[in-house]
Amino acid sequence: MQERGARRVAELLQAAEAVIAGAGYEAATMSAIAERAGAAIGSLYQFFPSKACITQALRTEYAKQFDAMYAPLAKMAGTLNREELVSHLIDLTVEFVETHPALPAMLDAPRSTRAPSAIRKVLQERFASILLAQSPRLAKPTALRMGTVTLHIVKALNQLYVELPRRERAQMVEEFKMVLLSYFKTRSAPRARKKVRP
Amino acid sequence: MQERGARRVAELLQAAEAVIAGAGYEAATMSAIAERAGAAIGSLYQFFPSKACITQALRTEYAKQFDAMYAPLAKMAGTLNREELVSHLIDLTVEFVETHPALPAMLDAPRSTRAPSAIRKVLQERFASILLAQSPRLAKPTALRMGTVTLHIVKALNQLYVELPRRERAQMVEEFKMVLLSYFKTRSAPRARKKVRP
DNA sequence: ATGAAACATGAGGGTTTCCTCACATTCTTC
DNA sequence: GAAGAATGTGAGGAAACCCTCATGTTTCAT
Repeated sequence: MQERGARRVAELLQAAEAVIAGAGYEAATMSAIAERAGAAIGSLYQFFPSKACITQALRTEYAKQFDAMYAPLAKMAGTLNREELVSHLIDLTVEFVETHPALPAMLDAPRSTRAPSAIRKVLQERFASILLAQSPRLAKPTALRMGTVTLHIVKALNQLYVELPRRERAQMVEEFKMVLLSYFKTRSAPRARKKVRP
Repeated sequence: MQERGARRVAELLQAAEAVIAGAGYEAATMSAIAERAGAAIGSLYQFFPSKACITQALRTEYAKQFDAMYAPLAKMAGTLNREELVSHLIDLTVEFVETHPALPAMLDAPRSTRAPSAIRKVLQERFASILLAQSPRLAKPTALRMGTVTLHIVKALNQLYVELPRRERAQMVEEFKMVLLSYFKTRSAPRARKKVRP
């Protein structure tokens, strides 16, 4: 691939992001994306042979950036107390939502274009490593499960955040910090395994 | 409307559920729904003038059943301790997912067909009233916010649940019980309002 | 029984969408 | 500078989908 091609791909992806953000996933058509990128429809199909393909590419890109955003946190985690860690973690996701306008619309793309499990695994492990850095005594499978849970709670906040009136957002963000904080506390406290009655 | 019409509506809705569950939202076509219901396409359009309309109807129906499922819990909440309450709450949602096969696919219908805010408000208030029954000392706005958070955490579990291999499900359910339990505990504990540093 | 209203039918119109393909242009390599 | 690869173009094919409508059947009140 030439450099010109790489640039085109970037342009097309950016156009896809803009169109999807503006029109929603279903209404985002291939020709609209091509037009927005200032390219012919044929060029679009040269690099992305189908709509599912471009969706997946955008999703993968988002996931990469999401992961990259959290990478520094894994190194800092040891020096932060739990409150600070949770606070940073949540603040970062909020920042991510606000800088990635297509994200809410991407959430209703069909299942077939969802990020491959490999990517989700990366994110899950990223969160797990952050948690492990904070609480080294955690068992690794536990940390992984906690990573999954954290990921999904963060996703829930994202979804809620964008559809909330602006003035209620800050409060809801605090609320979710509380959720994660209390969860992490009970999870990493050495405790008598009191089973919940079935 | 005649009784025959009411029956048809029910049949059509049931067919829509089956088709959407089987093929996903995007691939669910109006003709497929009509065929599955053993009705002509014209009959479908008699009662549901558009695809968005049938989606919304199904969504509303789901929300009603969801709410109805939790109604008893609001009355029992006073007699349950927190562990039991959370356990019931989560178990109920899992049961709901398993008995409503179209639910995961409905989650990726376009925003325009999402349940009107009136319905979401009902669900939110239902959860709030359950929480209030459990912890009467809660301020009402707080309970409402907690209701919203709970609703979205439960939704996150639903989403995760269906895409998890069967043998990991039970464990994840327990994990989410822990999340809610610890959240409710810190939220209803009278506490010194220690703000998280910004 | 009869008229009206509710319900049922399915062929087809109109539109849109995804995607192909034959051909033109730019870049790279030798 | 020539050959070949990469990239660019846009008219149009093929298919699918949403929805209409003219017409037929059932139900019901009077």
